[in-house]
Amino acid sequence: MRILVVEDTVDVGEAVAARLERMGHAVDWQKTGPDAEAALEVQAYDLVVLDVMLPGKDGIAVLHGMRTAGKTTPVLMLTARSRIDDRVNALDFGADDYLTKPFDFREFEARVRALLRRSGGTAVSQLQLGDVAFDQASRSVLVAGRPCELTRRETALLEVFMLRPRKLFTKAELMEQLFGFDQEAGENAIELYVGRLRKKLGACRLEIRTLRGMGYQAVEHEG
Amino acid sequence: MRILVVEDTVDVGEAVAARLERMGHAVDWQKTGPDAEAALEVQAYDLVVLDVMLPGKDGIAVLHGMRTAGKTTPVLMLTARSRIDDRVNALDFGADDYLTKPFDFREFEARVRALLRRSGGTAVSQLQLGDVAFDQASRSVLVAGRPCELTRRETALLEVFMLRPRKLFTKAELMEQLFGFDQEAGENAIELYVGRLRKKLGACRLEIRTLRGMGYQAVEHEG
DNA sequence: TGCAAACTGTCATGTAACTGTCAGACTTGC
DNA sequence: GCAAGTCTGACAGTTACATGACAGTTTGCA
Repeated sequence: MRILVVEDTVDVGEAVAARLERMGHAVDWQKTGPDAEAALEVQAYDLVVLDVMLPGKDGIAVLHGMRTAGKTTPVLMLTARSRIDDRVNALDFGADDYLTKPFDFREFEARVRALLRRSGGTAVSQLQLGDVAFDQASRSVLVAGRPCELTRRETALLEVFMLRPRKLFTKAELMEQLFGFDQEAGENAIELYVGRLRKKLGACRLEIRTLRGMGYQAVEHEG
Repeated sequence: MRILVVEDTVDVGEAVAARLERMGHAVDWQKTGPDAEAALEVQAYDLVVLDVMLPGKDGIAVLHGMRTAGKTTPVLMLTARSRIDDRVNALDFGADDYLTKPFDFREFEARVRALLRRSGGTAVSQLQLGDVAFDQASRSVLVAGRPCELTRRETALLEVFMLRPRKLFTKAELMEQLFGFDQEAGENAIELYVGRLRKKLGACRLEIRTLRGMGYQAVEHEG
């Protein structure tokens, strides 16, 4: 899942981002209202964690803008104090949940999970392409019925391919899925992981094809 | 197992929570109807122990809200007197069991066990994976037929793994199962308990596997 | 009530696995 | 045959995990 964190306090932002990344999500962190809006323009998110107090444009305004623009992305608001005004405004303008700082991170995680679950619904957790089966719940992979051990990044990459068979992914797109904006990585990293994934999958009916100059796609390979 | 206790009387709430914790469960304790509903929004529970008399919103209303929201979590109601009204309402609104205060704690424990067993889908309270047998009622463990002494936390951890063989649990998920909101613990605690559990189980056909960067899973180990 | 034993969770350390960069080999299209 | 793009082996930095020791707490027992 891809999550936007909008928080100007470095300590809090860092902690929140780290938490979310540990939960396995790709996180982008913006520090001002305008920056957040810019990010929302160019990138679709599964969840926005939004502080109320922000330089430039406050969280309520950002939220209001999102909703009037028709975005339904779930929003978790963070408020410094439990001011009734803030709470009422947040909920009126379409926040899905809110937390008062300081908050317990376990509670934070639980709320994030709840929001993601509610929005994503119950997705089918078993993906199949060719003779490769991917179980999203256990994050395990079977190739022709035999288990295949993958690392975290390799698993994430395979998941991206299997969620959209035959779709052509540019390297930039793949990087976006695997890393956040801030986590820098050369495009070579993608080539490397595609290579490693191919090697681990071995000879099977799922082929990751290179389209020179354009990107990669996963196709079911006959025979 | 994660249990929500909703009880405004401090004495009773404390005693109930302590009992459940001793049974090896993660317990969250809320004192009002609205607080309980907030907790239920945010966190999935295996059981709710619900007092009828509550400030803010009474137990019947909370239960009714849960059921109309489609939650099937088992609910054990606590009533101050054996008022027929309460009893009828409780069961009509979908309580799975009820107890009249004051009650005997051994009976309380037995009912809790029964409810948890029923919800887990297992008619019997005996779990089996590889050559490890886990008896949920007595919370005792047999490895290859020989008794294995585990502490409370170790037992709870093993139970989580055995209820969902092969499922991958992140450390965050395991912490959620083992600790309540208020009990803070580093992720290292999980690593520690996995280590201790492995050592105590010794060489057996139940292996707790580490999937680096992702979490742990229990698998039946061949030969 | 007080003591001893056991349990709990943090810290620190060591180690193994993973990650991503680099450089050079290779491939493909022109 | 050249250039751009891709593949891949090696490597160093990092991260994640395992584990021993320890202090605070709880539990059990006398």
